[in-house]
Amino acid sequence: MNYLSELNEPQRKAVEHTEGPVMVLAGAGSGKTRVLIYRIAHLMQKGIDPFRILALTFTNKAAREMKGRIAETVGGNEAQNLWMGTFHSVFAKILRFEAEKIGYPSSFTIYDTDDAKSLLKTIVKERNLDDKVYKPNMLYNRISACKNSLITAAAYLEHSELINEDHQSRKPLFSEIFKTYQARCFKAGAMDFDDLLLKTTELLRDFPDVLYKYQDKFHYILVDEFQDTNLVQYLILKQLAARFENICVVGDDAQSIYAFRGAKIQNILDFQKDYSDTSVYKLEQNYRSTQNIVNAANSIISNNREQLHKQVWTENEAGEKIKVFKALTDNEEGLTVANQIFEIQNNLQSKNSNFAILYRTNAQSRAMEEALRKRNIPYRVYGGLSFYQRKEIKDLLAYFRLSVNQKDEEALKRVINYPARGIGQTTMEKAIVTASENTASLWEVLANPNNFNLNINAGTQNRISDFTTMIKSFSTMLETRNAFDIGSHIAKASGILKDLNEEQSIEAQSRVENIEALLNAMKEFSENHAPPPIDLPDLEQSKAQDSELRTLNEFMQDIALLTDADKDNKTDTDRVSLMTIHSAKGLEFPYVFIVGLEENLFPSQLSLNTRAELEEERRLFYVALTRAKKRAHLSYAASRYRWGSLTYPEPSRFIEEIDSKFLEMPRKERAFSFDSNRINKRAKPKAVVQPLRVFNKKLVKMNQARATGNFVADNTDNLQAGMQVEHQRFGMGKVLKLEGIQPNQKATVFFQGVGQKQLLLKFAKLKIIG
DNA sequence: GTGTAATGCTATTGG
DNA sequence: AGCATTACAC
Repeated sequence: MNYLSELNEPQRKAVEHTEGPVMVLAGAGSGKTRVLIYRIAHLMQKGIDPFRILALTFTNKAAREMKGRIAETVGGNEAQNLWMGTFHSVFAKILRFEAEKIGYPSSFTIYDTDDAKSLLKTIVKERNLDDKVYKPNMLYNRISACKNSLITAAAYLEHSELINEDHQSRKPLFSEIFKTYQARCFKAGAMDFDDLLLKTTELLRDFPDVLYKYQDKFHYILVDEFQDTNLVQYLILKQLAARFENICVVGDDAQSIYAFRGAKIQNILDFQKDYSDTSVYKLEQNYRSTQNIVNAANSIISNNREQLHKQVWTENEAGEKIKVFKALTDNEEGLTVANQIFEIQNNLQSKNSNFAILYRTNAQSRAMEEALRKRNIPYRVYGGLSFYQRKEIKDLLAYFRLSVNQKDEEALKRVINYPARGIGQTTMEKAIVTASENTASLWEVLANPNNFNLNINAGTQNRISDFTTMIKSFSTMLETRNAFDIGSHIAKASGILKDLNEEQSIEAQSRVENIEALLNAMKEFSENHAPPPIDLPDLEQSKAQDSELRTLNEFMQDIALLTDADKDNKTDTDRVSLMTIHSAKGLEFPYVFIVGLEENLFPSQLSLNTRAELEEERRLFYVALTRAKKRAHLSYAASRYRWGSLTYPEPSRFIEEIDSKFLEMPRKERAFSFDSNRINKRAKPKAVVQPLRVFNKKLVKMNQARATGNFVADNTDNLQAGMQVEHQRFGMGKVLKLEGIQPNQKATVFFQGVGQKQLLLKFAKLKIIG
């Protein structure tokens, strides 16, 4: 039980209080993950069967890592049997087990956002509605919001208030579209992301025996990042926990950043109401960051009205002040960040992986990437277009999906004429009309043209039957061949590889490589008999799938809910991380650069309408800042390209909200000479003259002060081994070795009392003494 | 039906 | 700026 000694008082209480409802309010960096891990380990050491513990995490990767750490703590391989994963993946598994009860095939398809929007678009088109009024994006978001608040299509029709609202906003047919969308998903044997949760509550509500089974199964339930759960998720928890009420939720209201997709901080308050005997433990000691960072973060969040009382503090060192930088342009901002990373690496010999660049929107990554490339700093961009969203991958996956589930209409439409095989728009329109007239699925019409009088010429008829025969042949292989065999067969037989190979472009080449990467993953999957990331321990022996064969079906289920964040990068780990703040949740880095701190970008223009939205942006900033362990850097640009044109943003209000005693205010970072020409050309004088906020005047002064006391470096072009040099920080030293060529020439220098250092000449500012 | 060029449109955050 | 749709020639 030595792990208990590694915990502070409230942490230990939260771990040991295993029975009954518990809520842990955990400030940023307060050892929340540690509590979860030790709590589960503690349960297991008390003899609780891991099969009876359900732990819901925010990402699958988090689940995998936690399992690993629990396994280390308790030893043996029992930790494998824990039920651990995201809401979506855990309940997708359960839904597959129980699918027949709600009329779905157990191999139902999961529609991603693109599939869902494409279906909505089709529906709007089919009904001849105005697609300016009924935009797929808006429809999807509204449907999603409904489902998250437990309003089904049927319930919507009964909801006169909502119907009225739609009439007012001139979208009277929304409810109809919603209903049709739902029906079409059902017909296609598909669920969207929100359905996975909604159908779970319905399953538990309508089938008492099923509810009982899972209540009895999960004696202990733990939920991480509780502040980011939505109503449906909370309902599922309540249903499952109703029997034993051993439910422990962990979260931080100050870090709630997903209200935009239905998360409710309200859940934290409701929890205490719903379980009146809840024990609340507050973790307020921060172990992650310096005092400066913790205090600065506190001073930001104090601007929010909506918050639970919590005082985060730390015993860590005071640390350096938060550095604020102003750049002239977005590109210069990138260069500044890259230079500073280089400088810190050079001075402190720090690894790339110790750095993170965080931004509000994915579009901001480009300027950063370009700058890092110029400096030869390896980096990795998280999020954005993930691997599984690339066109060629989606195409191949669509063939897989269609082979597994021929009713999957989105997959069918995607691949029936890719690669081009002469089945065009006209033909498809005919088939779609015929299908809806006969209430048949699109596939049925295409596969049995004789049963429907499709008015199509013989040539087209043949091409269609070639296609359906091919898909059927893929289907017959599903039971007998492993995922990799079928996968590589389909890649060839479908003509995708041929199509890409014929195109002699670099892009096509990289697409082929991506397909190869997918096939490699499938190969690994097929040969690997170890359990998948989220195990589904056998509920009933009869359902055990202990066959040796790893099927395509299983592979598809495995990857359907994977995201970029779930991939572990085994090989090249030493890279600077680039990601949105949202995806940085739960992570920490010694050096954090938060970029683009400008009004209308961060906070986002779209979040300025209500206090609630602005406060969410502020929490987002709080999350960003609290990722940093040692040093945080903030930056903004005086001009930025957005939507193809130049804008002149003002610095973000968030900078001013931080108590200035924690900040080191901006100095004008000069871009390095080889870039300044280009920058000046692009950023027209206007950008510089643009009036900025008051505090920028201060920075001009600071600049001047700085300039006068500056250390003047020599030109080091003639530097040679053996020379005596002086460094601003390390003092006198002797050059031992010179490597590389300018501008990336590196020197190994021995400094008295400091030791040997590797320095990049362009940053090290060495003075030649003799 | 297919491929390319021109035009038009629309912009967060993500499972 | 980048993408998706449309217009047009083959």
